[in-house]
Amino acid sequence: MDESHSSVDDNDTDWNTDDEIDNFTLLPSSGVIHPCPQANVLSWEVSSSRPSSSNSKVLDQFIGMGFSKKMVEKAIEEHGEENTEAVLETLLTYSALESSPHEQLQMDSDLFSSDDESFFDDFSDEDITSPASEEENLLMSLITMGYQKEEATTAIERCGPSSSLVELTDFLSAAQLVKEEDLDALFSLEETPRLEHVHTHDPKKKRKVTVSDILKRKRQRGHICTDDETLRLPNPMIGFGIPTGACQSRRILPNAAIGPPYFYYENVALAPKGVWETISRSLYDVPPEFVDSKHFCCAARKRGYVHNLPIANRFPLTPLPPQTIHEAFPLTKEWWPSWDIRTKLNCIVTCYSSAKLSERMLKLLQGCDGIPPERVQRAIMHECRKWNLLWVGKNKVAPLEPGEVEILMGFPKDHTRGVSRTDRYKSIGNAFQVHTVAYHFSVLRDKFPNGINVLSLFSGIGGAEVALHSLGIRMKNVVSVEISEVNRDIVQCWWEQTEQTGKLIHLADVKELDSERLKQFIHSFGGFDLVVGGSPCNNLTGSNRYHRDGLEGKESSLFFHYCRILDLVKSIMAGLL
DNA sequence: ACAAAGATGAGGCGCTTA
DNA sequence: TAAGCGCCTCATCTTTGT
Repeated sequence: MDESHSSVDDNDTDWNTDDEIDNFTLLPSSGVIHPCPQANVLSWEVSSSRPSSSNSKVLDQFIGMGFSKKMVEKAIEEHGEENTEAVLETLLTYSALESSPHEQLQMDSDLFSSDDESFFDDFSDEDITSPASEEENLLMSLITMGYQKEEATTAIERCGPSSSLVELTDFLSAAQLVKEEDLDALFSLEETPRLEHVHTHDPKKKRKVTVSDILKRKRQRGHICTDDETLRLPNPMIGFGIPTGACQSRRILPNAAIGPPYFYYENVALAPKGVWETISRSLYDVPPEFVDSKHFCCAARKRGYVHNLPIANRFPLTPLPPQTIHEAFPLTKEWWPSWDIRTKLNCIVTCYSSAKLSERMLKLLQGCDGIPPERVQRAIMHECRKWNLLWVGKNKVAPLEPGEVEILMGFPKDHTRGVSRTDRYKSIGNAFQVHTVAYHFSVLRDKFPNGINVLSLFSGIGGAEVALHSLGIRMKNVVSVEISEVNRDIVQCWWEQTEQTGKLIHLADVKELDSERLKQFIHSFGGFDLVVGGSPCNNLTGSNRYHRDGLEGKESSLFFHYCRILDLVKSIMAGLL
């Protein structure tokens, strides 16, 4: 009989003083329960697209969407935290006003025209107001943002009536920052001192605000983290927005990220420290969009996406997939105990529990009269969360079937049929969550009515292709690079089953995709419209106990091939190679 | 030889509490 | 504010079974 404890058991004797065994874990061979400090049934996060009552959560939610803390605070103060719609509206107004047309901001919703070959066209001036009295409008804007009339008037006087709202708010921010020190000095000095980002201007000599200025400003405000800062994951993890909640419609892209092709990179959000900073830096300094798929379906999947896609007018795949476990698996409702308060599943992974575990849990529960004691509940819940178990009978839990995981991930049922159960779990567990990715891709549909050419790196079982197909976006040509023959076969099979009219080309290894090969494709197709890929996460994910080596790891270092290939595609398409 | 089962924590974040 | 604790994570390696 193996009685070995997990390593966490040994050093935690002090956490409980009243009851020597309060938390338990189920051990395989014995069926005996042992203390386990990790079990806690009370902390399951109930997902909600509505903000919680915590002010900091509302604040974080909007900050996570890229708005400045100051703006959000103002907006919340103005409308109250419960009125998120109004708060968002105000924030969007601020954002639009911040990007007055004479400033050289690149807003991604305006970057590309609907025509394939007009990527570099100037963006339009939609949504930008042109008031009759500019000064009056500025004053109103500042007052709306919560500044005192006197402050606003002074700021306009100091910066000049033709100053942008950005300049004025910067001035006022600086004023607030130094208020305790020497407010009067700030407002009275000819040259504005102390703070580098406070600009005073000759009204006639208007300073152009560049992207780097904005990035710098955003860094100062904590929106973009540089090397010496830790990139913070948003909470809630909704990226630029989700179908059931507030959405941001504009963002600033670095110049280097602009221009064909569109690119879309994905990996695990909870990577070791510094990884996302490196990824972002390697992909033209585009800040990652972190999204948890639990906002799209009933399973969590925390992922980061670095892309240069527009974010305005996204739309979800319909019908929306089930949002709760009960909706997705109605038959489990009958057997679901009241003390299992899960409404969402944890992340879809690559390994699943055995029938033996379910058997042990069944025995344990059968040994209880009525509702099991709390310590048993904790032990059971620990396993349920760890293995994503469902209640499929009285006291009986079971892991998800491969077909069920396919559905949860947004794939057609039996998408991976034909290979071993183990391989199916592994392939699906490594895939995109289709609804999440499709939401991001949706902006492409109207831009490419005739279809797109796709370079799909690390294709896996074709999550990107399935997402595009589900959106009704025709794929004219797809070059799919995937090392696993099993996965290549799955994609090929799906391509034929869905009667695609385009052409699918398989390659095995990203390392062998060189500039000559890319030139051939590009000249043959007329260029790629989308370069998509999620490089291996093996060395990044916390699940890996053995080789969590970061981006330098054996498999995860293939990320740099994504960068290399994307750079090549950009250069070739720009005529530089 | 192949497939399934079993054993193997660190790391990092959010929340609570002192 | 800091410390403690709960919780989660696109996994890998070895053993066992067929």
